[in-house]
Amino acid sequence: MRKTTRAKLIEAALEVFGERGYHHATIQQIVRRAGTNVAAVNYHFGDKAQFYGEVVSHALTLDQDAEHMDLGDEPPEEQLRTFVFWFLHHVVGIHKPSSSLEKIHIQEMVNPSPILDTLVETFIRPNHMKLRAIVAALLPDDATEQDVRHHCFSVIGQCLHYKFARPVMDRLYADIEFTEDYVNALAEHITNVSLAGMRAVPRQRLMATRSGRAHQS
Amino acid sequence: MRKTTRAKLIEAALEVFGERGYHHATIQQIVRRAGTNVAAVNYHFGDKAQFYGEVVSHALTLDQDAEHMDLGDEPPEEQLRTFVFWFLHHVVGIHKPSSSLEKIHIQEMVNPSPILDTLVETFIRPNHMKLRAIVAALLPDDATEQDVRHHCFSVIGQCLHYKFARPVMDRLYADIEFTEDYVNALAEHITNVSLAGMRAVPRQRLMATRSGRAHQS
Amino acid sequence: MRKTTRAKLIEAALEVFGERGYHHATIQQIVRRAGTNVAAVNYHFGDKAQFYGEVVSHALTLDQDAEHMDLGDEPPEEQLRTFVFWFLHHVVGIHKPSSSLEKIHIQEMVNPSPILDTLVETFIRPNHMKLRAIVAALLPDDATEQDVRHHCFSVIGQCLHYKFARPVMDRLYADIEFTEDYVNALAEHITNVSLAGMRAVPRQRLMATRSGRAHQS
Amino acid sequence: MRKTTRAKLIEAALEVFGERGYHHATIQQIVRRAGTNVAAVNYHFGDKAQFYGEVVSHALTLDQDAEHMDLGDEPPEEQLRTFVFWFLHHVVGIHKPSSSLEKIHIQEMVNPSPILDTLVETFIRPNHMKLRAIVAALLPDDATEQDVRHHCFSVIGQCLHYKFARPVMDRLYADIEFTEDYVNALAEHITNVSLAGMRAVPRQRLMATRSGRAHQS
DNA sequence: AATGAATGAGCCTTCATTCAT
DNA sequence: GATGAATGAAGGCTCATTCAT
Repeated sequence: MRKTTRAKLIEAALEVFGERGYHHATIQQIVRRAGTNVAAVNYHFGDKAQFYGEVVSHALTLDQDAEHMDLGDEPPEEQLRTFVFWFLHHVVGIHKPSSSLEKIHIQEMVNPSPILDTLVETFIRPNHMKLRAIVAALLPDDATEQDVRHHCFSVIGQCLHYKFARPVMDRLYADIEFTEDYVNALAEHITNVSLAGMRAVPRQRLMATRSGRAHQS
Repeated sequence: MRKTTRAKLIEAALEVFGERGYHHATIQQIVRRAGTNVAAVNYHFGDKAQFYGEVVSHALTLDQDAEHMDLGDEPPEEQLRTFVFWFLHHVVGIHKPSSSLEKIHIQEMVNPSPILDTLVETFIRPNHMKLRAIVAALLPDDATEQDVRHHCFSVIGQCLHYKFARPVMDRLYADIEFTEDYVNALAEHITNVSLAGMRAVPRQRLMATRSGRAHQS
Repeated sequence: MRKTTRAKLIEAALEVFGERGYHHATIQQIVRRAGTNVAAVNYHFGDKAQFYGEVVSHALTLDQDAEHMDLGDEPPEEQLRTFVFWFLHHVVGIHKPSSSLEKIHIQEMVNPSPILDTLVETFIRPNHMKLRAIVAALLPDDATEQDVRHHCFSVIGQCLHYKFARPVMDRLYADIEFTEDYVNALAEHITNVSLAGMRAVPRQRLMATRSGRAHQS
Repeated sequence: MRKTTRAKLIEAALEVFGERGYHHATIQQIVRRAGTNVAAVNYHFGDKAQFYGEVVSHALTLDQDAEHMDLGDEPPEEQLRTFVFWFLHHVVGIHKPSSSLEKIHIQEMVNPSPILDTLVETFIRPNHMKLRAIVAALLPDDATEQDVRHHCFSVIGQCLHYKFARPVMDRLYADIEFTEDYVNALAEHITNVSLAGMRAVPRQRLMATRSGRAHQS
């Protein structure tokens, strides 16, 4: 079965946009990889921006078809562990080749384009809400909205760091190798730090209140 | 005293490279801000890459002259708090205008260029070692090299997230405002989570050993 | 009864070529209006030039079927008035929507294409000959060929000016509005000037001869 | 003395824009004629639109330096004759090579671009006002604003026709040759028709009033 | 008879670099 | 030491045309 030019274009674009980001990727690079010419992009998608939009849409549907993290009925501690393992592997991309959507997600965080809105609503927010539910279950009942957000961001921030800071890490420590075992250990570490942080919240609340530093919405 | 063309160029380049990153910044933008012409860059610095190198070198010497975070003789908990406040404010850039070097640091993490090596050795590693010292003091004596690294990365990762994920955060939560008070609260939160995480290490070690998930170097 | 693709193409092309002229009109615009695709044009007509030729031919046959100006048995003065009213309204396009052929005629005057030859012989010359007959009847018997031509051109030139110079007129005088009444007044004016000009010919001839400026063929 | 690239570009652009109009002219054509490359246009003028603006400005200053029509103290009839001779020669371009400004003027009438506003105010309106003064002196004192405008437009329309309709004229009458003598004869003809038309105004006013056709502002 | 798909050529623009003074 | 001028390469886009079904 022959792949249509359109399909080849989207496939190549997923890679190139994922590697270089919207602004740095050139149509030339994409069509070269797809084995066609620049006019094909205009024919099938109009212009670069619409092309990118279609590519992201395609990635989103691809993602919906893919297996998703199943949190089951486990206690929230285990759900958090599962989430961190899943997210870190997606981000670092060892377990399975980092999905194109994930790459584009990262690229958009760094150099946002107009489609970031769509991406946030369709892809990022749903995942974020899953994490929020877990975090909320782990925090005391009287935890503030700010607490929930900040602990979510702490979890996500620790994970994403192993994506964003890779070039720096490799230079700081020459012996790092992101084998599957190592990523698992990282996930374990992040889970533990996060759990410990959340368990410490009540004390933090009292301290914060006394010192007047708390920020309540 | 008149600034030399060379000095004006470096000054302007610090800003532009910091704002746009090496690849997105154009020589035109820099020379326009410096009030000279494109040929001046090639005359003084050869080409864009060498120019960038000189600019980063200059930023590094600037940074060495500047006041540095003073950790004093406080207990390590307070040193960590001080470090996080300092780093987060530099990263988010509210308290004091983020230094050009800091901006370039961020840009390089996102889109590394050949100068990243220099940047890591001259600027990033020294700061990283300060954090390591604090973290090592907070962890049990038998903490592994991995433990130290990972807790360092957890601290840094939580901070940097408020830089990298800003576009996404603004879309997830429309009401976020990075006032000075808010950044202080964030720093407090990150400090608390990190401290709790480090205090939980011994227990984590035992658990990890039992479950066979720990990764020992 | 379903219109054939070919018919739909010609219909759409009449409009687009009339509005934009041969060079500015794009095949895309035409096929979009016709509801087909670009390949249909090349299938049915070969290329853009031949397509345009067929479109003009079609417009010419359309025009032959349409009602024509009826000059009747009126005295030549009235025939001229009728002609000017008819021509000016076609050109300015208020009284009745300017025919596509008329629009193409104007476009060809401005940016001639190879089909202008056909257009002149099939459409323009016949109308021109009608005007010639009127002018010849109004001029003295001994009027020269040049006289006839020039008075014809004076009539036509005055009319067409309200087509060609519209963008300039609108800027020179912001209050011009081409209502039907106004176009009627213009036609009246042009008729009167032209009649006065023709009545003055004998005197002009003598004067010209005396001053040696006349140009006799 | 060597011509600067900038000067060569403007010179070449005057020709090409004059021949093809703003939209049809390509930068390639201009730089080829100027012996440079496309980037030179961007360097000296920014983009095509600004380039065109500069070219028109240059043409306008060229025109101001050139000798101008001198109407002197002659009676208005002779002034009109002088004006028509001058305008027709500029338009038809025999007497002296049609000025580039004149060509651009014509092109702008046909395909207006944003600079038409400037062109009207700087070049066209001043000339138009000269004609208006002559026409006003020739018409009765009680002539309406409309009368003045329309007789001006009749004069201009007759002249411009020999520019716009040239392709058609050449096909209608193969023997036309625009020698200097012939253009002189044309100017004489247009002058006579226009004068006759203006002298006929009072009668026209009465007729129009009676028939209710007059259009008063 | 008709059309979705593909493509080469050309256009305008941007940019880093080089040249000549 | 400094700069106005020039340029080749590349990017995104449009368009008429051609191919394959």
